[in-house]
This record gives sequence, structure tokens and C-alpha cells, in this order.
Amino acid sequence: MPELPEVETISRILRPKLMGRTILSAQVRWSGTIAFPSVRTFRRTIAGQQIREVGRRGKFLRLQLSEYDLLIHLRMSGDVELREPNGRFKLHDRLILRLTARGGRANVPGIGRGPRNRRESKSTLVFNDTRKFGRVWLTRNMDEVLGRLGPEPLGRAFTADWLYEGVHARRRQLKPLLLDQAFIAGLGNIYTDEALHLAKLHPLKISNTLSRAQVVRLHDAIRATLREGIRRNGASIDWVYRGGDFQNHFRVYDRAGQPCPVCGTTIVRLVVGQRGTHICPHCQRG
DNA sequence: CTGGCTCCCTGAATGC
DNA sequence: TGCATTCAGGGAGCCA
Repeated sequence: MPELPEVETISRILRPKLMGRTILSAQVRWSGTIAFPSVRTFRRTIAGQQIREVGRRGKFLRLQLSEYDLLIHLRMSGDVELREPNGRFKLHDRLILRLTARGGRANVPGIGRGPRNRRESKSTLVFNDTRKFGRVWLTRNMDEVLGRLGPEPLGRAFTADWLYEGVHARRRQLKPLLLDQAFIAGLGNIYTDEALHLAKLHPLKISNTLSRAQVVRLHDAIRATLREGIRRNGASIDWVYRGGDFQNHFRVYDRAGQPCPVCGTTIVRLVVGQRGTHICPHCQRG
């Protein structure tokens, strides 16, 4: 399931391929995909928009367009890929954007100028999402979608001091707090379990009981885990395959019954905040 | 403020 | 073998 490192990987792959291209038209194959605006308005508005920048905020993929932002949340099973148009769909394709060739000029009916150039190598940007949880927004004011997100854990604002203040301003179980996108943006189930194990902290520990040293460990662990995830191009599990390798280096996630890489104790799976949670009962004592 | 629960949805795993 | 049931998971929304 795409978390910060997976979305970052997708963003880095797409960025050089998409920059400067213009969206010719949109085909919405499942209307529920479009969170905002209406499908009708979405289709009309996005045509003719040029892709100016590709980036990420939390787990959102962001395509900065001429006048709008296209925000994509992959949730569980979403994937975005550039595909050469062959007229065929894949199962679970939800949204298809027709693009000009790299550096190509817009040729939108009613907007573009000049005759259609059939030799142009056009592409399609496809949002494929098995479980239909993913959503897409097209907005002039992205803060309406992203405004409540917490800081980027790999950004400058995310310091050990900030984290200490944050966990002590609340009284919450550690894991649900780390998963709360309004607290920190980008952590999901995998990286939270991995970071807590690296920091030797129990997921049920109450946030405002953390010592200074524990907060520093947690801060370092979050950053180290996310950086390793990005370095390995994310984790490739479920139906989303990105060529990532991090799934082969999990310390605890999805490893119940197997030995802890640190101490050899058998890893246990429990449920915390309705989420499957994996810990080493020796390294992460409550 | 906090946590628990449900819902959305599909495919893999499990049960009979 | 085949059909039915269960479960996972990100985030919104609801309730206590």
C-alpha cells in the first residue's frame, strides 16, 4: 500500500516524463475516482492544462498544472503509470489522461491551434486502482485538500524538538498518533511498524510518557526508515509493483512468527487501532 | 480530546 | 473441485 516512500518513488519516476506535457482530455472510467469537482467539470477543466511540476505531499501525488493542482491519493491499491496508448484498457483502470508528446504542443479541440499531428508520440497517464479507494482532486486551492496535513517527516520542520512538543501535547497511543496524517504526513502501517521497532518503542505506549531520549530515537527511526524505503524504491506488495525492494528488508512488518533481526525473539502480530501491528515483544516492551 | 467502530472495495486465503 | 465466508487496509465519519 503506497506510503510516503512509494509515492515519492512514483513521483520521481513520473516527473521527468511528464514535465511540460499538456493534458488533452480525460476519460473517467469510474466516476467515484473523482473526489472533486464533478466528473463533468473535471473533464472540461483539465483539458488544455499543462503539467508544470510533479511532486508529493504526504501520501498525495501532486501534479501542478497551469491553473490547477491535480492531487492523487492512491490509498490501498492505487497506481499511476505512463503508458503508450494502444487503445486497450487494463482491468481496474479508473482514470485515463491523454497527453501530448514530450514537449509537444497542446492540440485540444477548441483550444489548441493548428492541425492535428498524427505522428506525434502521445501517451496516456493512467490511474489504476483495484480497490476503488483512491481519489483524485482537481482544485485551484490545494489547501482545501492538503491543509490539515502535518509536517513532512523528511522536511526541515520535523525536528526532534518539534516531535517532543507534539507527542507531549497529546495523550495518545503511539501508533495511531503516527498514523494520523494531521500529526505527521506520510506514515502508513508498514513504515510505522518498522520505525517503532527501530526505535524500540511499543505501539501502545502513551505519547506524552516518552522521554527525551525516546523521542530522539523515534525521530531518527522515522527518518531512517523512510529514507531506506525511498532508497529501495519503496515496498512492492499487494497489487502495486514498482520494482521496489523494501519488502525484502522488513524488520517486523508481515513477519509474525519469524525471528526479530535484532534479538531473535519471535515476532508477534497484534491489533492496534484496528490495524495489524507487528512487534518484537522483547525489543519493544510496553 | 481520545478511541472504537463502520464503511468503502476487491482479491487472496481459508473453511466446509 | 467448487462455493461461501473472512480478512486486510487508508481515511472519513459517527458515536461514546
